[in-house]
Amino acid sequence: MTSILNQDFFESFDTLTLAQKLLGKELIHESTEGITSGIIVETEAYLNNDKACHSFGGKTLRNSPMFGPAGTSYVYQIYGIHHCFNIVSSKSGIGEAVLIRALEPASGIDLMQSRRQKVKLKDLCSGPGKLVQAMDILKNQNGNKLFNPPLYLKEGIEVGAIIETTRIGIGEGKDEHLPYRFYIKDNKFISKP
DNA sequence: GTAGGGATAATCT
DNA sequence: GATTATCCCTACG
Repeated sequence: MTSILNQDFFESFDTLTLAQKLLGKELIHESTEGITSGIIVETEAYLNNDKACHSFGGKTLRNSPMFGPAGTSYVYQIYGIHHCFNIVSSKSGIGEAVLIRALEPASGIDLMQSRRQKVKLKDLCSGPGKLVQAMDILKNQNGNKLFNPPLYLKEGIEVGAIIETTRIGIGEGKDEHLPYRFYIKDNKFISKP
C-alpha cells in the first residue's frame, strides 16, 4: 500500500466530488532536471452537459483524452502561449475532467523558480498556465495515466473549509455562473480570491 | 495598490 | 477567419 493515488480513487467519485477530493493532494513530477511537487489548492470541474466544457458538442481530436478512463491527463494549449493541465474523471466515453488551477509549491522550489524567472513564491503556481510552466508539464504528457512516474498524485494534507464558487475565464452564455470552482479557504496560493 | 488590454497559435467552422 | 478553461506589462492614482 503506497500513498500514490490509483485508478480506484479516480473512478470512485463523480466529477464534482473528485474536484473537491483533489484539493490537498500532492502533484509530483519527476523530470530529468529534478523532482518538483505541489499541493493542489484550486480546481474547476467541467461536465459533459456544460457549455464551457471542451467535450460539449462532441469529441474532437483535441479533447479525445477527456473521453478516456478516469485518471488520464489532458494537456492542451490555450491562447497560443499557455498550457493547462486537467485530470480526466468519470467513466470512459463520458468526457468530463477537472482542471488544476493552482498549487502550493512543496518540493523542488528552486527548480520551479529557475523555470519561471524571479517570481515570488506566492505567484509561482497561482494559475493554470503558471503551474504547468513551474512543474514543466509538457504536451507529451497528454493522454498519459497519472498512476505512475514521472507524473503522478499522492495523498497530501488535510484540508479545512472548501469554498465553492464560479469558474474563471468562461465567456457569457456558457454556464459561467455554475458553482464548479473549488479552493481551500484562506490559502494564499490560489489564483484569485 | 488596482485596472485594462495586447500577445499569440492550435484548433475548429 | 473566429475563437480561446491565460499571463504579464503598462498606466494610473
